[in-house]
Amino acid sequence: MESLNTKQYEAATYGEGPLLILAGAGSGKTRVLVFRVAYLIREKNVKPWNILAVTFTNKAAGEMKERVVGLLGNEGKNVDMGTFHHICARILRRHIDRLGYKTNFVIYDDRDQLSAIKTILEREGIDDKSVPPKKIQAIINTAKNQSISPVQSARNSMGFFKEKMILVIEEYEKLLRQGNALDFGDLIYLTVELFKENEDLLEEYRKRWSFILVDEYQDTNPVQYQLIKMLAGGLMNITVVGDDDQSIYRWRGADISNILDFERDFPGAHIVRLEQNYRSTQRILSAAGSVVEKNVGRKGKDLWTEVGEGELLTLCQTSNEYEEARYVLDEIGSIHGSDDRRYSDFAIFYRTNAQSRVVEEELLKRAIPYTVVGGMKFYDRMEIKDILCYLRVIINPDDTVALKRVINTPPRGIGKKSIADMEEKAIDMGASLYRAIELEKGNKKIIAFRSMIESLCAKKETLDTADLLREVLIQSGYVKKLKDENTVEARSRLENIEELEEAIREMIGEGEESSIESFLERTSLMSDVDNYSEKEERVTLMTLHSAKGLEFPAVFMMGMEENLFPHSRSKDDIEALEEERRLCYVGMTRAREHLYLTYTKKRRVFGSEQYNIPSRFLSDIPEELMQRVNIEPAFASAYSGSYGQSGGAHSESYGRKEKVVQAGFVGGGFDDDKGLALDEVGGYARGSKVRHPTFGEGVVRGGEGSGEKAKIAVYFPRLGLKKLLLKYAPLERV
DNA sequence: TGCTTTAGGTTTTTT
DNA sequence: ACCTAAAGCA
Repeated sequence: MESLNTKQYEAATYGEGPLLILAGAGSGKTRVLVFRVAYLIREKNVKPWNILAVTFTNKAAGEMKERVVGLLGNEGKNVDMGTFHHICARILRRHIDRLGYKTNFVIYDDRDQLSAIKTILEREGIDDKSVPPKKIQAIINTAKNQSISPVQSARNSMGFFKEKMILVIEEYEKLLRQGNALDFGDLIYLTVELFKENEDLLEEYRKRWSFILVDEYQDTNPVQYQLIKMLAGGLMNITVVGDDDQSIYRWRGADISNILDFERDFPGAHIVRLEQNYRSTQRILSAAGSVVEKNVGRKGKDLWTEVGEGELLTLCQTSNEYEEARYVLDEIGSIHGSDDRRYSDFAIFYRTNAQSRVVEEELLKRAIPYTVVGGMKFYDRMEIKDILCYLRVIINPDDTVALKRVINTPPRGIGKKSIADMEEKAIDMGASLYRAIELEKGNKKIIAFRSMIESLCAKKETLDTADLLREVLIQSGYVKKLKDENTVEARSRLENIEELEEAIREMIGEGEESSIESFLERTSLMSDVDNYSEKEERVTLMTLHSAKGLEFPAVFMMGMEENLFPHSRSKDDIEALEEERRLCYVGMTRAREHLYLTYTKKRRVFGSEQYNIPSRFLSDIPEELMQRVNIEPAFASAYSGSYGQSGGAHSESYGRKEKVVQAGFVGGGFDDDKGLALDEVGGYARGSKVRHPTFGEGVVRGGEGSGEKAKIAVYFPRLGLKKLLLKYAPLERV
């Protein structure tokens, strides 16, 4: 490991008691944390399992563990690391019976949560316009983030439908309890409750974790703060690392005052400031600083660097979002070509996920490999959720949310009426929906469904998770239905299901705890950034929020416009505006060398055209740090170089939509052979046979493009025609 | 009951 | 512009 500077060393080797490390962007805080863990173990004889390190994402925890192991060897593996949610889930798996739950609880994500709320509304005959489900959801989550009982919080609220809202929330909590389910908020909220009610357990964990480290402390919310305070309460060996300028999760309940008031909350706290930046050029730092400087509620710091001045930032105005995308990709193309850069050196950030679409289309046209972090998560896809819900029902039939999802998926003739009847019976019995189904005698279709579930439940005892999944796919008729459909869509869903099975086999192969429960837990607590790998040679697209903690040689921030960034929903609220400003700071400080800020005069929002003025953040950047570029539609083709055959500003004429489905290939149903003009590409002749690790054997149908952008079209018997980027396609001659 | 059509809402960010 | 959820039809 690289050596530490004076401040870093001071932080890493500080002794006992509360420690606040104010770590500016790019100041090497992970290095310090890792070194500190190693120091405690090596020099202070702290046992690895007596250290708890809380991180913001699983990926951060994984990286930290890897680096600790790098320093200490296998001993480092025993340090407890994870996100708040993971650590709490682990505690609750051991002790939640004390709160009247069973330890094999399931975790409801926010979509499950929303279905649960909708179920209640329907059941109670409450109209979802007077009591909007999303609003209920917000009340529940906000309350739990504040460590307040949601029912209590609703009681304290004001409003027209207060009584109804209280009822819905009460019933929601009952439904979850009955189904032995916890929502995200519960994981932390109930852990705090557990410790409040069980002094002995708290004592046990205080002893176990004699040193606690918390990363990204500026983004902790009140309930997390309370938990930390409880756990650190004995020895007060608490180290927190954070940067008040990078607090961007206020809307999720994060409270910036946790970091601002650390010294007050933990008297005698030692403070170390890390202000040397090892990442960006001075110009980038100055520009970012000038944006965040405008905030009032901050500790203030001076970042400096030895990297050097660097080049000017580029500020580009275009006429619309298509031009914007083209400009960005032109620049990527030219830096990639001349600077010996890998595609993975480039990142494109935007404020809202919806902005990715236009850029993706352009990337596909140019056959530049890319990944989108965020947006639709793998485990959120319809088919994956369906299958996971089957597993949930098998391990716990009282999980009514899961049961309702699978009861008629695929269609098996169980309609609204039958379900409503069953639900009514269940309420009369005071039991879950499944208990009513268990007793059903008349309805043949329901009985058939029940025996299917029973048969699957029986198999659970003898089969491992992957084989059970297979059994689900067969018995439910899910795969058969997709195969019969035989559309591109259905085939892609089948592929995803295969990928799910693969993920389970992988888990089993790793020799870790591989029960269905732990698999389900993993899937629900997985974040998007967790799956992101910088090793792949791809341009990265993500929201500014996802970008936290990462760095790239070249960064493009798109849509720097009023109403988009700062977002229109933030502009009337000073606190929210300050947060947008911090978000801008976070984005800019991800860049090592090249930083581009782009905006357009006109943009399509919800189908209609919107004219925005440049973001106020841009005017905070001193002019001498930037060079301005103005792209007029007439010159667009000059900029888009060899791709600009369209000549005009509108790219709709490009027609065919393509979708990246997986690493290394671009493709999905093509209904024609247009663009497959080549008879030979990269040494593969039309008609020759090739093998792909995922898709199996196929026949070359043709190719297009050349050099970097060469694509090969291969027909795979089961899957249809796929266009693969030759450069990345792991093909083998057969 | 189930498929197709239409209407409505949606987009701020996510463990 | 896009996706989901309710309404409408077979």
